[in-house]
Amino acid sequence: MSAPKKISESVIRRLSLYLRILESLERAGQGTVSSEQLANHSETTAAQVRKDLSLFGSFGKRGLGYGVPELARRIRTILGLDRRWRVALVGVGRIGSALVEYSGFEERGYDIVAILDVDPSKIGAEWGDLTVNHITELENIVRERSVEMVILAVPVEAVPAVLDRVTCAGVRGILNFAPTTLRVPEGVTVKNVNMVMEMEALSFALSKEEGEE
Amino acid sequence: MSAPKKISESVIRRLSLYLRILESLERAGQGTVSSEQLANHSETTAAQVRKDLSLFGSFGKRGLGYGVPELARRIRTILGLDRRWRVALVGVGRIGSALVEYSGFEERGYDIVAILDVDPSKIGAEWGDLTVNHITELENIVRERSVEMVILAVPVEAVPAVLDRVTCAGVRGILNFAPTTLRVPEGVTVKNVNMVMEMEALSFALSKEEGEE
DNA sequence: AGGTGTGAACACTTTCACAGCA
DNA sequence: TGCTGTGAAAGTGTTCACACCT
Repeated sequence: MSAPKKISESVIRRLSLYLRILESLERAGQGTVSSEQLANHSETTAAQVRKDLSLFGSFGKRGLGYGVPELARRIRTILGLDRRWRVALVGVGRIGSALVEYSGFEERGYDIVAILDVDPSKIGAEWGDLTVNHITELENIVRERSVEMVILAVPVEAVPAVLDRVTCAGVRGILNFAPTTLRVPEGVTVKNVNMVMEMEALSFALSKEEGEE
Repeated sequence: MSAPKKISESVIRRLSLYLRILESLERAGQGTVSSEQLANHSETTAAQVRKDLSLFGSFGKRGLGYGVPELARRIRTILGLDRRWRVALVGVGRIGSALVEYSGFEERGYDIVAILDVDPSKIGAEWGDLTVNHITELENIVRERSVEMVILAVPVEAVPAVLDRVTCAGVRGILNFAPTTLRVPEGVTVKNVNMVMEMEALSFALSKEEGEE
């Protein structure tokens, strides 16, 4: 019933955005919202908003707009946020350790249920109520704690070995912070977070402007 | 001579990627590379690689491929990496403090030359050889230290006020970690890093698969 | 009137296929 | 022969415009 066609990357990104806007409208007590308003808050066009939503059904009332709580609920279901997810963090270096303490994931339904690392000196450390385990434990832990996704925050050199263990353990979603392209088997989804790449896009934009004026 | 047309987002992302691959080939001592090889390492097609590069000139030798060091140098110039950039970090919460210690930015030519925060309790703290200043100092600091970009790592509530100061101070590039759409004046470029959004894309992909099988 | 849902037009990106150079 | 550079074709994503519902 829900997703008949192939849904593109950008649609999903925009849905995430709409959801955040809806939640803030919900807090503000607004009951209904138009595609126009959603577009204003998300740097898109009203038509785009309607197209995006119509890919998953027709949730709006003509002449009225969309019901804020209802639309929020619908989008949550679409994005798989109507349940909680069990996540393992692999790598507690600079980035990894910041992520353990970061509350954003938990708020959105992603529970970190295990922490692993390759570095022996880090094993056994306590982070909140979790203890750092060695990466060799991954397969057991994934099974025992029903881990569905992994946040990969290890240095580039460590990626191949770790990635192999992760995929073998049956994990089907990876959020990758290492600045490399992960080669994964069919059926495993990878999303990359690459801060330096975004910085490069910035410096590209700024250098270009200078050249133009 | 260099960028006649409008260059799209995705081209820039791929250039960053190619550059990383080239650097690793450079370390491995490989002198020349074909579009085919670059494509293999970056999950694209050879034609795409050639199109991307041809937007900026023709750096290749027919029948031979591209000279690794030369192409790397060219891409660095395109991305504005042939110089160093002066960056201020605004917000030393969870994410901000991880970023101060993160070496990835410096390696690529982004020097953090100032750290600011709104929270009075954080002012005066030492991070390496930098002292945390209050956000009200931003305008002075930007002028004195020639800050060109800002990494924005403050909580969503603090964004509007901080953003206002940042743009008034004349900063023209912002790397935003807050999960909001920044509304900035003409001439200011924003790039977003949104980890939770990527997680949502993951859970969307995983939920969808489950529904299908 | 006001605002959705959507086919059709348009714009942009990617892929194909091949001419042309080393 | 081998691989680049690039027009033309195919494919995607976005915008327009309007029928239709409340």
